[in-house]
Amino acid sequence: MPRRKDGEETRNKILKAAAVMFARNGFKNTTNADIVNQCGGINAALINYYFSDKATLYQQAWEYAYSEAVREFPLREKLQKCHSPEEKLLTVIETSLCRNATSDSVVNGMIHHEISAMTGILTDLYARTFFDMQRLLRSIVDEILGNRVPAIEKDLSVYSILSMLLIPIRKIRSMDHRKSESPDFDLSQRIRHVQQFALGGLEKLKQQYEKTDPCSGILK
Amino acid sequence: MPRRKDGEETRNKILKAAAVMFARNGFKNTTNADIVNQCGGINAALINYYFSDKATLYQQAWEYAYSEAVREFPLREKLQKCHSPEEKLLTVIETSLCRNATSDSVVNGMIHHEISAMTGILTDLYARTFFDMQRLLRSIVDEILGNRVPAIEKDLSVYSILSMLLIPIRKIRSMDHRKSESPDFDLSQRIRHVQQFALGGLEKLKQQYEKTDPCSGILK
DNA sequence: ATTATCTATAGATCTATAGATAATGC
DNA sequence: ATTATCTATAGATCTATAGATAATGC
Repeated sequence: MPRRKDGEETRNKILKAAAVMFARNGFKNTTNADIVNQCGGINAALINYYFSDKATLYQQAWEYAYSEAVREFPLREKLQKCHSPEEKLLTVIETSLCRNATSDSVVNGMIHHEISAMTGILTDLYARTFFDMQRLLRSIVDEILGNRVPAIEKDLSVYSILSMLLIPIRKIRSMDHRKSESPDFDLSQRIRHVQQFALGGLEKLKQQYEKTDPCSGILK
Repeated sequence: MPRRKDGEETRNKILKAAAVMFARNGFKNTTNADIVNQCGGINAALINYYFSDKATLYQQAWEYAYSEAVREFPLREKLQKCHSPEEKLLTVIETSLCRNATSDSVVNGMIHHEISAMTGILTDLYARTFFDMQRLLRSIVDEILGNRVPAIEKDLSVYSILSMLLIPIRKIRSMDHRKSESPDFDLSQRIRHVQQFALGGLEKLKQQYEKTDPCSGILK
């Protein structure tokens, strides 16, 4: 129990700055110096004072960013109010995009880096969150498509939907020199778009398998 | 003009191995030692002998991987044979996925890393290829959706389609401990899936705007 | 004689720590 | 007296290079 309280403030500053920088540049591309600069002139040794090492800071920055996103945009309660699987899908898409787009896309940024180059640091925590979302989507897609559509098609649908939730549009746009031409997207606009696009895709798939002989259960 | 020819072979080995490693771990996370190990025991000093520095190797590895992919799966000729914008979309999706999935996903791996953390090394080359593809998709989507759908909806559609082309499914699956349960996707199966999913999404969007008053041109 | 490969190492960069100093709250 | 911050630096890691040695083809 520390008797001084100003340490806690510094610790949180570091945590927030670390999340931003790790999301932007990944684990190895972010130096301790980058993080303290992002804080605005904090001594670099304080990182190891508060977090003992960089890997621990990475882990805690992830936990912090993710729990903030979940707290701000809870999913469970919303899902329980849904009556149809389609409604559930819309809810998952909305919540995911909200979590990813706010808090400076920290959550999404870190996920994206983990996908391109796993650090090995997050594995447990990360699997619990990312693959839970994947499994949830899988069960919703299963309900929507029914049992006439083969499992592989459902798996592929999950990846298609996931990809739309994961793509870091801001980063891509910032790479384009002509970015300023078109204005930034409104989040609610994008949410509605992805919802409709996903529903449309699933409907199309379902139609394909409904057209075929209704008696032949296995198509594979 | 070198009088010995065995150097060329070593140079190519390095280029291929570098592309694989850069695609797997990104620019900064890949060490020269990683690359020569991937070659199978080549002296690390040879990287600088043939490529002068790591950034040059990165650039040339990208050019090599990308040009191989384009050579194997040309797009231009195929597009000219298409009669409808829908056909064009199917062709772009097929070609993109073929390019990304073969040659060990090297092209896609490098793109994915560049998106999460731009190196600044590829900018020119990269912009020429990536944003060309984006603009091509934009023009096709424009044709498919017609002029009743607002531009922003079209931009969003391009990102949705792009995201499905970019998502590195193999990497994601390799992170999941339970991956072995379901078999790996057949590429042609995935191509057909993404094609239908994209078409379905676009159709749904188009329907939405056709339902509205046909006289009110501007919906925004 | 020319090109390719290897050895050894300088120099840059970064993390983590030891030890000193400053600030806080009893 | 305890906690927070700063200084200085050891040690690890990595890129790039100088210079030596080996292999090739005239």
